[in-house]
Amino acid sequence: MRRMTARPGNAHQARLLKLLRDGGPNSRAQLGDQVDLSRSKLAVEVDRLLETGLVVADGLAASRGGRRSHNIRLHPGLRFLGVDIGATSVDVAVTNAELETLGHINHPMDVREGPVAVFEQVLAMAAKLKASGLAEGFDGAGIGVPGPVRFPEGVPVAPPIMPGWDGFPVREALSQELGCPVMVDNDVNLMAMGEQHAGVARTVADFLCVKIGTGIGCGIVVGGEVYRGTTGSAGDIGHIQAVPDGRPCACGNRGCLEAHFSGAALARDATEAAQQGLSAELASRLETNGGLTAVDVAAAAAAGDATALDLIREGGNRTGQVIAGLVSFFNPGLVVIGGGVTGLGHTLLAAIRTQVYRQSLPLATGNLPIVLGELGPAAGVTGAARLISDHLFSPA
Amino acid sequence: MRRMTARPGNAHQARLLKLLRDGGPNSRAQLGDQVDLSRSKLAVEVDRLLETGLVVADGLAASRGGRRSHNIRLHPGLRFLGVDIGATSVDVAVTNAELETLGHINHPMDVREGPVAVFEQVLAMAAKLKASGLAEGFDGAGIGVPGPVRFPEGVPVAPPIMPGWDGFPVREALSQELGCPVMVDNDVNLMAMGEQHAGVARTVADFLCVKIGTGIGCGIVVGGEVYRGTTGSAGDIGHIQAVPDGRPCACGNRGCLEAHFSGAALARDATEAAQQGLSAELASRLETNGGLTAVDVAAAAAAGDATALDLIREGGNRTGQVIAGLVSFFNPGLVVIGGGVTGLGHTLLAAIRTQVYRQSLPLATGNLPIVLGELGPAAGVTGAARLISDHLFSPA
DNA sequence: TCGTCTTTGTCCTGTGAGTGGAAAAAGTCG
DNA sequence: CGACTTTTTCCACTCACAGGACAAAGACGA
Repeated sequence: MRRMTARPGNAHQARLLKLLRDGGPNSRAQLGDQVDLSRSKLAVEVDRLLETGLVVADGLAASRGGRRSHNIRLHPGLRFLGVDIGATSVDVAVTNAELETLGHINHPMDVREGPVAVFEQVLAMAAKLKASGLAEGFDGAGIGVPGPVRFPEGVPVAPPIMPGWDGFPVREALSQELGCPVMVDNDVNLMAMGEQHAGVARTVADFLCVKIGTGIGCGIVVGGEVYRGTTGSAGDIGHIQAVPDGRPCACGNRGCLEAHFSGAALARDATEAAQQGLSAELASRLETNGGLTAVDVAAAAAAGDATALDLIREGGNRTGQVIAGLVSFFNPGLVVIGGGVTGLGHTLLAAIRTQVYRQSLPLATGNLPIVLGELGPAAGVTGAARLISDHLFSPA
Repeated sequence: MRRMTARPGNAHQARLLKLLRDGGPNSRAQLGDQVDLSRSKLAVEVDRLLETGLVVADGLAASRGGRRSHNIRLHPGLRFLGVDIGATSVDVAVTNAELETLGHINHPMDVREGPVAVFEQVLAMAAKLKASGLAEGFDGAGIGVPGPVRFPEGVPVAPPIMPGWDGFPVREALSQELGCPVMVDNDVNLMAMGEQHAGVARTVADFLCVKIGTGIGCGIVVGGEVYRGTTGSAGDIGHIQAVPDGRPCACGNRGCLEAHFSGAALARDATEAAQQGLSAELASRLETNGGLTAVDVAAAAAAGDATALDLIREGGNRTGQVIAGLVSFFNPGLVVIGGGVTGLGHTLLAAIRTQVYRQSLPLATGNLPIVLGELGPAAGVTGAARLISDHLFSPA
């Protein structure tokens, strides 16, 4: 199929496209109930959308007691590519126009290998998805990288954990390779958008989304829109001081949250504990695998290992302290916890909740849910698809 | 004069009113340069505004090389009342429609005397301003209170330092008494709006405004709009933990920022130091006045007293640590420091800057000014006038 | 002082978007 | 099969708006 290049001609059309994206196939009458346009106006705009090819007829809907309505839907051939580049792995997924995931693959890879190697991998994965018949091409791609991004240009800026990417024109390069529009954002922001679109945050206007992976970051949503800050580094909470005169951190300071708790810190602490003979469970895993990761700690904790549980609780306390400060400051309606260490599950969540509810004032915590993300590894790629569809479904 | 009751009939008129407010008298031609409307449309909207009486003709402008233009301006008789209720004093000011302060009076008063007593005082001060010929009546009033506010209703909620105000219908009561529309907000938010309108933050979209008075609070501006949070308590940073296991705080926790540094904490620390004989300067002031306040500490510091300077530096360090965290999280384009203790001036500012620039990442601090507010005590009342004028100059 | 040029303000008409009623189309249900 | 519903199309009428023409008012040079 020929790729779609059309864009909505006005705000009404954009509105309709988003309704069809989020609500699936719909009749003109149902759309009319949601948009406050006259029937005639609505018909005109729908006709124009049909002309562009973005929208197609989709048979008859069930009767509601009278004449059956003709459904319309977004073109079933539309395909978005969602790419989530993590510190240690790459996720690529393909979705239809309704942002339903049709295929999703993951591949371990160190982001420090640099943009060229990573893009090769991403393109190979995209080709694999194409080859499996899920897509003939892509109408747009969203991509998340683990660091700050100058959003309008789609260029990483001064990313601490991926120094080789500084200033690399991610958006332009990928757009060239894929032959479609591309948008780039911080991976944490995409996770927030994913949970907002299809996860726990569907109905909340202002929320925080804390991602604990190799590092720690936080997506900030204000009034339903991602807030990125003046230079694109908003939500960079990994280097907030959690422990005065604490451990040295790669950033040059001491006591950063990330130095005390994150996937990397947890793996290091667990290895140390195992070597000191504090935990037989961890020691045996260390011997078997030749190294420990957050996953091992999660498994040990699940098996009831006291040392592993202590490590998680300790980290949860630190994280909870920082989040408590953010809750006081930002007064969100929801806090979502996600990222690679979600496997640590309720032990971690309980520790975080305890700290937040203890330290923040009742007015801010009174009706504040603190929950795990619903989407797991799909949050990032869903958010990426959402990002590019928001862009393409806006007036040019 | 009869009070104005009209409101703009559409967004264009609202836009024009705000241009006239912020830019002063203007000709139709100049307005046309700023609003992207056809001359005919502009003329129609201006005529309608003239009909409502909100806007009046204002003589001829100087020629720009051709026919001289007829200026128009907001009605010179329009008056807004700005009220800033602090913990220990009340500020009331009257402004014209361009938000220029025509008169400003301050009166010491403890907010804990309760809403009835405070309102009596406010009304007396408003009457005094009227009596001095500055206003015949008020077209709207903005009022700031030192605690969280449920903004849409204009009602304080669970304010820690003014328990008697919880749920008191401030907006409705004052609207009754004054016979004009009233809007209520947190005093810190109003300070932020004041600095945004007429102070250092005129050109910045995203910034923080930290107010250090009896307590500590922070106004948050996102995309030019004040962010209030889910329950109106956003920016309540006084109870963020600054010192693990630190001093007990009135809120029940330990180590809150406010317990370690604020006008109240500073006064207490200074008294203690004086009693322990650490500072002759402070001791003599204690004896003279029978008590010490932040103002005494400022004076002692200005006189070179080492103990006073240490207290300020110590407090600045604490505050700077917390702000550093907020800067990492929020990535603002500007941080404004204001409030009663601005008298502590550059000693305080230097300590805060040191902490922030040391602890936050370069990407966030690279181009981040941290400055004192420009408006001093006028910030609150200016922000209050701005609040109500924004409301009145929006379509009904 | 006069004529030309520039700027400002008003008037007027053509266009195009949008509303809402009416009728047609397509069902349901007794 | 007929009465009633719901959806969709069609159409005429209204209204806002753009943009050109023109009038008013002043600047400036000759």
